[in-house]
Amino acid sequence: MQLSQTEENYIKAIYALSERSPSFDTSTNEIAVRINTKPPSVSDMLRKLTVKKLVTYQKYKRVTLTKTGRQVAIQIIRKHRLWEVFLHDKLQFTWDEVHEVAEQLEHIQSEKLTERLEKYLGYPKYDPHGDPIPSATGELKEAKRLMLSEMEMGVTCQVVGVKDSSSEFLQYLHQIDVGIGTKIKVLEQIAFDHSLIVSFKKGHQTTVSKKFADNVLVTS
Amino acid sequence: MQLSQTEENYIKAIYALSERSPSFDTSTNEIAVRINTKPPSVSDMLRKLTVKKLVTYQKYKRVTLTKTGRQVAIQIIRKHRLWEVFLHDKLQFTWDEVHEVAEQLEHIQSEKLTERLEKYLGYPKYDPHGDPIPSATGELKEAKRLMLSEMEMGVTCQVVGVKDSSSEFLQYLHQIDVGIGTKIKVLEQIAFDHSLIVSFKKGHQTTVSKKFADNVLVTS
DNA sequence: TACAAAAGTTAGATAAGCCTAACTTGATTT
DNA sequence: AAATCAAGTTAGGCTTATCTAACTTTTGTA
Repeated sequence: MQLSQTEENYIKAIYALSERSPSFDTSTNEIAVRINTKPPSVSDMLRKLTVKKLVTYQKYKRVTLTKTGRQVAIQIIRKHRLWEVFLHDKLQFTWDEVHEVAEQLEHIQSEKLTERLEKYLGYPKYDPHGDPIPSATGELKEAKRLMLSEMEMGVTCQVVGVKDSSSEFLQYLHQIDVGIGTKIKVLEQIAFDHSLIVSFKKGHQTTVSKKFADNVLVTS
Repeated sequence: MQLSQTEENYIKAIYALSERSPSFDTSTNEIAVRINTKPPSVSDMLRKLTVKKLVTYQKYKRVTLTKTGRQVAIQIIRKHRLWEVFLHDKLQFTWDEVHEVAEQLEHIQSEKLTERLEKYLGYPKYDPHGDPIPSATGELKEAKRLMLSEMEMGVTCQVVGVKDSSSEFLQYLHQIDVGIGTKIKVLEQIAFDHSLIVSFKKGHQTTVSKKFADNVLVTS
């Protein structure tokens, strides 16, 4: 099915919003806010996507993606994340620069391109933000990502992403040399303010605030 | 100036057509044929591009690109050709596959991406078809490309492209191991049928037909 | 439970690109 | 130089995607 960029963007938004809802659905207004349009535009598009069997939707009710819709979304995310890896690994774009350009690249239509790119990048499993890259067949292994603040004491974990992606935070991370793949062990939690004493695999240790630890995502 | 993909495609078409006209201009109908639209659509767009100062145009007359228009065109061509190199060199796309995907990639908007890509590719001078890649500042060194059949005897030259890009021809080239960069010396011309005896830098020599030699482009 | 506020939809406009049909201009040919 | 034909333009319509303003449904709470 040949979709316009606009349609793809709606699908992507619906996917993102419904994935983080316990009932796997979302609403007109949420979509409008996310893609910066007004609710009537969303209403129109939902009718269109319903006809195309990409969403399940009845007016005044909430929306869900159909199986097809979900597949479409995952393919777009796959392309997005592969391009992010390319930009980061090969062209030395920083964490916070990759997203914007990948937003454009994700709409390029060529299966061959996607597959060749994936191969060229060495079949990466995660993008530069630590989000998992779906396979060509749409399998998406959901990494059980925790906040650093949720880690058990004494267990070594690995940074796979951030929650806050403001440039202040990213810059701070860069400054203290924490990036994707950095190995961290939580040594102690200070009861007073919940800050953590952590050690990096390189040997040295630091104290980080609760706020910091809440915004660093890790897998054990 | 932020242009739509459609506008960019018109500019590119006008550039290509006017470059191959002795008076550096082109016509409504020529444009319509090239980009597969009808003349009225072209008329509309020409009015629009005139307002944006990208073309010089009076109705019922022929069109020329302004200086700005030409710069825009060259930047698109630059991106197109860099992506072609990427697809060919890094992702192993064949000569004839690169164009279609590059048509999409050329519209990605990010100066940084273009510059980084160029660097990553090692500042290539030619695309996989042997066409020269404009510099970031828009300089386009027009390679003086000749047909192999026009080469002087005894001079070694380098394959930079083909005129005929049919898959039969490309396949034949592949078969006899001739590609971009292959070094060739013309040893002798047979008066009877104008076929050429040539030697490849690897040592071995062959006879190629006039038709073959007319379709291989070289620079000395 | 009723009713106001929030959420969502319809109606009617606008802009970009495209089209066909009808008209105008300019070039060619006698 | 006039007539004809090709080239080009205008008029009016269609589609996609957007908007504002006005209306309807749902919800949440007094």
